[in-house]
Amino acid sequence: MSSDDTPPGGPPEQLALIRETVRRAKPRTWHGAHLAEELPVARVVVDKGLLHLDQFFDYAVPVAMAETAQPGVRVRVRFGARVSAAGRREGGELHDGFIVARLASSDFRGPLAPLAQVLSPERVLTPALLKLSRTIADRYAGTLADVLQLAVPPRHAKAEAEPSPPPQPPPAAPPAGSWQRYPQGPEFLAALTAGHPPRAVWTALPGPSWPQEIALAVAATLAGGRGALVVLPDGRAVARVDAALTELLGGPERHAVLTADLGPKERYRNWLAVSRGSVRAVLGTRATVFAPVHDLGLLVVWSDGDSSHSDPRAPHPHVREIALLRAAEEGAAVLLGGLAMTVEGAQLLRTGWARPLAADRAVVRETAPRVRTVGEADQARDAAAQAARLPSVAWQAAREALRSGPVLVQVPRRGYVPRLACGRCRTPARCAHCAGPLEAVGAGEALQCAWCGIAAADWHCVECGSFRLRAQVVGARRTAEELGKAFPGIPVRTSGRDAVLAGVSAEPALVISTPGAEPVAEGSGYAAALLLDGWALLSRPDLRSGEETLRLWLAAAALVRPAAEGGLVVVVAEPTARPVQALVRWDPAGHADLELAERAQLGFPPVSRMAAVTGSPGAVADLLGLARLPEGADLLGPVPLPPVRGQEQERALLRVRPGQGGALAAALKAAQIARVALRGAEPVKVRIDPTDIG
DNA sequence: AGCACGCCGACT
DNA sequence: GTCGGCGTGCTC
Repeated sequence: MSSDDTPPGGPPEQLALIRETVRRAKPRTWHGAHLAEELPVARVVVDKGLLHLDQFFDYAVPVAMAETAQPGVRVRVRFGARVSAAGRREGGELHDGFIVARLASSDFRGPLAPLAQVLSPERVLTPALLKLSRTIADRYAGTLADVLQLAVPPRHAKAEAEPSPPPQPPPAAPPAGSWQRYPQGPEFLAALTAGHPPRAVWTALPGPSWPQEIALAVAATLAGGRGALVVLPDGRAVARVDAALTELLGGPERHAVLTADLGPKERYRNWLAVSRGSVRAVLGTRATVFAPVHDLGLLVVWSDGDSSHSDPRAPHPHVREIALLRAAEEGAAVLLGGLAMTVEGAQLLRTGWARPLAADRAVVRETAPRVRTVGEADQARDAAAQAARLPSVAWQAAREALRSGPVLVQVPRRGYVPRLACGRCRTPARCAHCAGPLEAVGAGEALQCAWCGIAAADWHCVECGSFRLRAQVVGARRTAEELGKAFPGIPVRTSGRDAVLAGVSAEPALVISTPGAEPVAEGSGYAAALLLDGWALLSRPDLRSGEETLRLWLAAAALVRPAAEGGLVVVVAEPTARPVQALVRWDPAGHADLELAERAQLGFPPVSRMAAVTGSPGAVADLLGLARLPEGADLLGPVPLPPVRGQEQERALLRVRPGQGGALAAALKAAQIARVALRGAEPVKVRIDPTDIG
C-alpha cells in the first residue's frame, strides 16, 4: 500500500505533483484497511490540550464507519504513534476527539491512521459551536481542545439512548408586563418577537421581578420563532428564572435547565434536548453560554459582574465576552442585565454597541429603599450593640424595622484581606507611576508597588493628603453574631458560604448573611438591611473593588421593601466614597460610567487589554524575551508573588491598546509554543484579562 | 508533553 | 564494538 511512497527520479516539483495525485486518488493507511468509498478522510480535533498541537489532524475513515463518522461526532483515534524499523505503526495512545469535516483527500504528506472508533453517531459539535470555540480559544490564548471541554458536556450513553421530547410550537407573544416600567422595555420585547437582534445593557429595578422580566424576554424570542439562552451566576438564580419561565410558558416543556447539581445524566439529557432542537430555550450557569440552541435569537447574561461568570478552567473565558462574540457570530440579540452595571457594560453603551434599558429616575426612586450612610465613628450606646460594633443609627434602624418584618445584615466574609489604604479617609494607596496597589515589604514598612515594584518612599493620600497608612484587617463575622445578643427574643438566621438559605419568611428575624448569599424575604421583602464594615469591601486589593462593592450592596438592598413601604438600608462606610454615593442615589449606571472614565485615564481594562504572565522569574523573563509583542505594548513589572511550593514566583502584566488584544494573545501563545520546543522549559501561566490585578 | 532517532565519549 | 548522553523533531 505504501510502495508508491518513493517514486524514482524527476524534478522535485513533479515529484510533489505525483505524490499529490497518488494520495488524492486514495488515502493510504498503515494497515491497508478498507476505506469509505465517499469522502474517505475525516478531519479531527484531538482532545489534547497541548498548545503546539492546537490543529486538526486527518484520519482515514474505515468503510465500517463510513455512515456514522459524520462531522460533529465524537471519535477515538490513535495519536502520537511511532513507525518501527519494520514499517509498522506502533504505540500511540487512544484519544477522544471530534470530527470537524469529511474530505475527499488530505493535504497531509504521509499515510493516514484510521479512526479507531466512532463513539456515538450523535453530532454534538455543530459548525457554529466549533467556530465559536475557535474564536474563544484565540481570544484567550488557549487551545480549541480546552475550550471544547468547557463547551461540550461529557457523554452519557444512557441519556443519549433516550429519545428527546417532540418540539413544542412557539408560544404566543407575551404581554410586556413589568417591562412597561422601562420606557424602552415593550419596544425591546417587540424587536425580539420580530426576530431582530437588539442589544441592551439593562439596569434592573430593585425588587423581585427581574426573573419574570428575563422570562418575558425569552418568551418574546420564542414567540418570534427563534431560540434563547440565559446565563445566571448560580443555581439559586437559575431556580428563580426557571420558576418564572415555567409559569409564563404554562409548563416546563419549552425550556431546559443546565446546572452542575443536576448530575451528569440529567445535564446531558437536557443538553441533548437543546442540541437536537427539541427545546429552544435554555437557562443555566456559565457553560450554558455554549449551549447549541437552534437559530439563537437572544443571549441573556444576568449580573455579569459576578465572578462565577469567569471560568476557573483554562483558558478562563468570561461568559460576557463569549456571549458578545457569539451574538455577533450568530446574529442574536443581547440582554446584559443586573441590578448593578459593570464597566464593560458601560463601555458597550459608550461605544454605542448596545443601548441602555433603564427605568426613569422617578420609577427608580419609587422602587428602591431609602439609603442612609453612617461613618464608623457613630457608636451605639447600647452595650450589646457596642459589642457588635454596631453604629447607633444602624442599631435604631434595626430595632424599628424588626417590628414590621425581617432585617438583613450583610457582613463581609473573613478572608477579605485588603491592602494598604489611607489611615484617615481609607482611599486605597496607589503607585504614582502605574497606579498599582501599594504594599508593605517586610517589617521595615518600606512601601512598593505590587505591580511595577517601584518603591513609594514619600507616599501621601491623593484624596486627603494624609501621610498615615492603615493596614486593613477584617474580623467581622463574630461581630455580626453578637447581634443576636443585642436583640434578645428575635430569631437569628445565618446564610453563608457553606449553608446558603434560599428564602426566609416575612416574620421579624435577623438574617445575617455574607455578600452574595442573601436569602429572599417572602412577602414585600426585608423591612431593612444593614450593610456593615463597608470599608473591608471597598479597600480590597482589586481593580474592581468599587464596582464589586456596589454590586454586593445593591444585591442586598434590592431585597428590601421600597422606601414608600418603609424600606430602609443603612450602609456603614465612608459617606463620600463613590460606591456609597451611587448606592444612596441608586445609580449603578452613573457609577459604572465614572469608573469607565477613570479606567480610561489610567489605561486600565477594559479600556486597555491586559494579560498576566506568571511563573518562576527565569521562565517569565524567558517568555517575555521570546514574545513578539504588538507595537506599543506596555510591560508592568515583573513583581514577586508569594512562593508556590517553595518556588519563587513572579508576575508580569502586559498592556495593549484596545483592538490589539488578539495580537497580544497570539504573541503570547506563539511564545509559549516556542518555549515548549526548547527542552525542559519551566511552565509559565498566561492569562488574558486577569481578574485579580489590584 | 512524551517519545524515538541521531551522532559523539567510556566501558565490556 | 556497544551502551548511553540528551539535542532535535514529530505527532494525522
